[in-house]
Amino acid sequence: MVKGTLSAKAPEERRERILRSTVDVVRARGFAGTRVSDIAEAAGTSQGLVLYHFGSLAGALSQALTLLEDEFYLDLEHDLREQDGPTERLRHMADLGAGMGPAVGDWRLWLEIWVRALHEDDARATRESLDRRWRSALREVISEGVTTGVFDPPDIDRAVLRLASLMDGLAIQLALDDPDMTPDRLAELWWGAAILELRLAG
Amino acid sequence: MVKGTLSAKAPEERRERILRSTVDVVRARGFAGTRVSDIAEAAGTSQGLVLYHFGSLAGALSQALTLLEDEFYLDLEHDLREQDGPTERLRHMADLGAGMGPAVGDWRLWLEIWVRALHEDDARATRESLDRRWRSALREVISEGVTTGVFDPPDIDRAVLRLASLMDGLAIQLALDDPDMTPDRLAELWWGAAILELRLAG
DNA sequence: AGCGTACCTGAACGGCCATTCAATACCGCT
DNA sequence: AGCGGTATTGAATGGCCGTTCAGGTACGCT
Repeated sequence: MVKGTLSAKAPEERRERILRSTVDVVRARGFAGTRVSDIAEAAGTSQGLVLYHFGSLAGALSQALTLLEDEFYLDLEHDLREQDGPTERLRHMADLGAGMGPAVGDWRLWLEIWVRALHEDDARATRESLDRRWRSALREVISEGVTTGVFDPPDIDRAVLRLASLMDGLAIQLALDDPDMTPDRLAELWWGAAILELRLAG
Repeated sequence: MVKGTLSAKAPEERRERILRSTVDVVRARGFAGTRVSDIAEAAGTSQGLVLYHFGSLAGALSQALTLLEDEFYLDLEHDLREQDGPTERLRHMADLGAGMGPAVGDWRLWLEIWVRALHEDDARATRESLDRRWRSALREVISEGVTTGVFDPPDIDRAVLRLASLMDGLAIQLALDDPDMTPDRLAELWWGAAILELRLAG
């Protein structure tokens, strides 16, 4: 019985391990450079099993993205809930972008997803959904601050879109190891922009 | 003689046509999806010739990037010189980002280059050089405005880095056909941020 | 005109890699 | 213990695609 329940889970755990390994490989080699054999090796199994579970390489990549999306969402919600007021939450979002957080700071992976979204529909859906969640989290925090009176943006929608986009843009430099960008600098620059956009007392 | 000079140029024109076609194919299919046969077909020649001129697929891609870089630079310089004062130049840069310009607005291609820069050294060099040029153009315009007194940014370096990054971030949404982003909206949002950053009279 | 060189082509080669498949192990159930 | 189905493997298959190559063609030069 004990053995039974354990072993019943084993295949599922294996499956999940493959998905995680897939994400790891994509991180390292990019979508274009990811081979079934890489995934199998990283997960410590055979190529056959990868295909058995996910049908094709594309299937594995796609499901790995889905897993990533779910975890990203949970992590973000959880992380933000831990912060006290809107100012602290916003400040924390700057740090998340700088890579202090869990899945969020994985900007190289983001770049890969963006490019994949240019050509593959499932990646497009994933990135849209992720972006929407991130933006709506940002919007919530800002709205909260407006209600409590600490933020005073002339236009909330514009502020959200600009701050979200700025984060992406700064993150690109970080992902590409631009000499002018470091995690600290990213957080500081973004925070500075937030102060401007939201007419926050410095 | 006449025939001589003409035909002497022919191979060179052919070569250039191949490079331009390469860029076209990358635009359409992405780096990962670009095949020698695609390039040959787009250029109206044989696969053999592509390899004859550039040695390998990687060589063709790399040289296509170089061509792109050169033209980008020339176009940008030329475009900005046509504008009158710093305010007009800055305004024009917003429009360039929105895709009104020549090579500049080609954001899908940018995304591809970014991802390629994650893995290939020549792409990394190209993108760094391009970005540097774009940023220094921006810095020049801003400095000019500071001298003439129309701009009053608290910190020029920060303003440059943030405005350049914001452009990238906004452009991503545009490239990915995000429903919340259009060329006009991009230009307007960026311009709005410039007003904030440079303390410009609205 | 004739020669040499650069240019150009299409077909053939060979490697890589996703996918298939036949065979085996494992596990829950009776 | 034996059965049935799920899980897992490693080897075989087959296609795609970059690269090579043997053979043209065109053109400048003498």
